[in-house]
Amino acid sequence: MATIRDVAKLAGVSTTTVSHVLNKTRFVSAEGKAKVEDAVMQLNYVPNTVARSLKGGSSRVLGMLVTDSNNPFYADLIQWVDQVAYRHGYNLILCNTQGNIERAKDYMSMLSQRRVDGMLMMSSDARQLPVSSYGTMPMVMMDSGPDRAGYDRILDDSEQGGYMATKYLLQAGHRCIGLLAGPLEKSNSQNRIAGYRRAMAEAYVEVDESWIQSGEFTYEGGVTAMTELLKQQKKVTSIFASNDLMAMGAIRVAGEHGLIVPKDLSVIGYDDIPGAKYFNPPLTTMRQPLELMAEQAIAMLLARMETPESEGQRTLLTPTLITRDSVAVNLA
Amino acid sequence: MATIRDVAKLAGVSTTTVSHVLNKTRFVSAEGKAKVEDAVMQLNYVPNTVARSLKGGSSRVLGMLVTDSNNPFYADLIQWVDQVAYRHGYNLILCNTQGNIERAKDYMSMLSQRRVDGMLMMSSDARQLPVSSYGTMPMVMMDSGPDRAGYDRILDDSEQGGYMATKYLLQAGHRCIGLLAGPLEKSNSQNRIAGYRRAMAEAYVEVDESWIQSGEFTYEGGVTAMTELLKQQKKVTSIFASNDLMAMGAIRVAGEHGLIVPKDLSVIGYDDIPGAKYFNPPLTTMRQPLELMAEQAIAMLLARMETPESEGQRTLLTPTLITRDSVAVNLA
DNA sequence: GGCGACGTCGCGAATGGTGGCCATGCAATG
DNA sequence: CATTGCATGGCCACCATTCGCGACGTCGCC
Repeated sequence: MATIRDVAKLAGVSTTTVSHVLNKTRFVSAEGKAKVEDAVMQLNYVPNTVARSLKGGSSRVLGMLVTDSNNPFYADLIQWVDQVAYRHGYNLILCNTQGNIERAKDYMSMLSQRRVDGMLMMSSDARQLPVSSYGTMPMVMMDSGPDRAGYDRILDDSEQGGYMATKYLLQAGHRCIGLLAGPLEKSNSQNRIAGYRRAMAEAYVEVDESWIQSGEFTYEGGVTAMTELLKQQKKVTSIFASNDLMAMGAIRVAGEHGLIVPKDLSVIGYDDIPGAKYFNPPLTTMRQPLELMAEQAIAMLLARMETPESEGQRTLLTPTLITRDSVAVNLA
Repeated sequence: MATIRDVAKLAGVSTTTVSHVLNKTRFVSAEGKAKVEDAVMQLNYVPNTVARSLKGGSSRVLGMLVTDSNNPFYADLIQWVDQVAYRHGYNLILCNTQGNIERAKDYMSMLSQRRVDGMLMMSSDARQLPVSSYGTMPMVMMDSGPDRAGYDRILDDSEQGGYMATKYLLQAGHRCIGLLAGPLEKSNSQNRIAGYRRAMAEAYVEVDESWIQSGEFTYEGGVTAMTELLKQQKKVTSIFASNDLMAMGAIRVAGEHGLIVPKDLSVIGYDDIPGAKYFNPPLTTMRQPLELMAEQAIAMLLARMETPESEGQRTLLTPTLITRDSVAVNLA
């Protein structure tokens, strides 16, 4: 592959001049510029970013740690992050931890060896990482764990989301509302439960504890939690599922029990994954503002790269209600 | 950040020795090794891959061009590719073209400037790229276009898949089988149609041309094609949709016309995207062997990196039938 | 005619590592 | 004791680029 030296030789100038015309970083006579440009064309010269990074200290690459890029929620988020990063001239290295801590550590180490300019952590595994040992690497956490000093965080206002979802069900006339919660140790699960309780309390509806069942944030988790819920004596006319995948699992189980959604059972999900509107029935859900999230995450990261010592920021994003066909409205 | 020189100084050896103990690339006395390792710990030294790449000429990064990483089929594939690349010690740079040629070009140029070791093209936009102008960059195409000299390709045997799907419907007792085809200019659409025709011919069933409707490979495409199909006089008892998203769109439209799947209408999809088994009803579909695809794609790429001048390979992968609940079997 | 200003551009060091080649010192062997 | 061999490890050039410093030539002005 041609180097800047080859170009310089062919153009009859110094590498300095070539560098300057390529980067428009100081004045070069029209004649000199033309010679350089000709040589670049002839040799099919492509500047070498790795040399540039070595010299300049910045790679213009961001690392992205995610538990599973195949999860539709993350897939959607990733795509937005890529989009925003591209606008800022950054490339993204994708790292799927698959929930495996060793793998997460491995990736972290690869990324710091590559001298990525910053990292986006969209993985709850990130919690268990000795993050501090990666020095001052700029990071923003997009997960659900507790705050941690020195890093920026961006997350969904789950308490508010849980409140809004539950309130919508209440307004639709429901009183017996089941909650399919995520794993209880995750703080977004906890927050969604808290929001649910706040809405119920506000409407003076007493919560039967058997209405709250938890499961993984997956389709299968929805199946288990829903199966458990259906075993309880106190029946329920509607369900708030802590994410769309769980909602889908729950609807499946309901169907197997002869319950038609929304006729016999109303269901509201959370996230608004792309499949939600294609589902049968199209899912009413709380949409997380992914584009905004991506935007803010990158903005925070870039800001931190500028001033690494600044204090950890924390941004909360409010979800919005998307009404489709999985909730029956009985205004009576 | 500490450099190899800092480590050498602290350990009281030369940078050469440090390099060799880190890379285990020549014998170093136990004592020397210990001193180096101590120094590495103390300084929290992390080797700089960019310097290494510059010297060594290989970055151990692969570029991945994809139309939309958010498409569940691609999302799944990407996750496998990442997995396999990781096993081989490579990182992946994700590039979403969003169907925009300018963007694709931009990404290609960024990737070649970064001196990635190879590229995976999972995007039909790649077709329109002046691929030859990127010199001898090792690439493998995972798309649906026609063959092109000098590059390896890996793809699904769509003709066979179309044949198998149609044959399954025929065996289930259906005779009037609609085909929701993808965009007609794409060769995998063409091949799936060809497979459909072959199966129909083999069963001596005459194909009514109005049964074949095409649309984009998306949910919306399924909606349009299905809407068109339902307008035809010659009715259909089952449908082969050229991908799962289209199948979902079709099922939605059918539902709006009061048709219950699979009671009134049987539907078979293609791809087996992760959402297919969660769908309502769970989708019978042709599964593409994504893990194998990822495996082979990386293998081909690595092989081509070894011997860039070798002839373009072409690998065809056969899908398998996954039976779930969207096809009614009336063996009569 | 001398001097400063200005326009243009080259030299060489530096970025962090790797690897070929060679140096040093000690033990064994004749 | 001289020579050889082996174990260990240092020197320095090189990878592709950027950038501070300074050089060179021309022009104008006093």
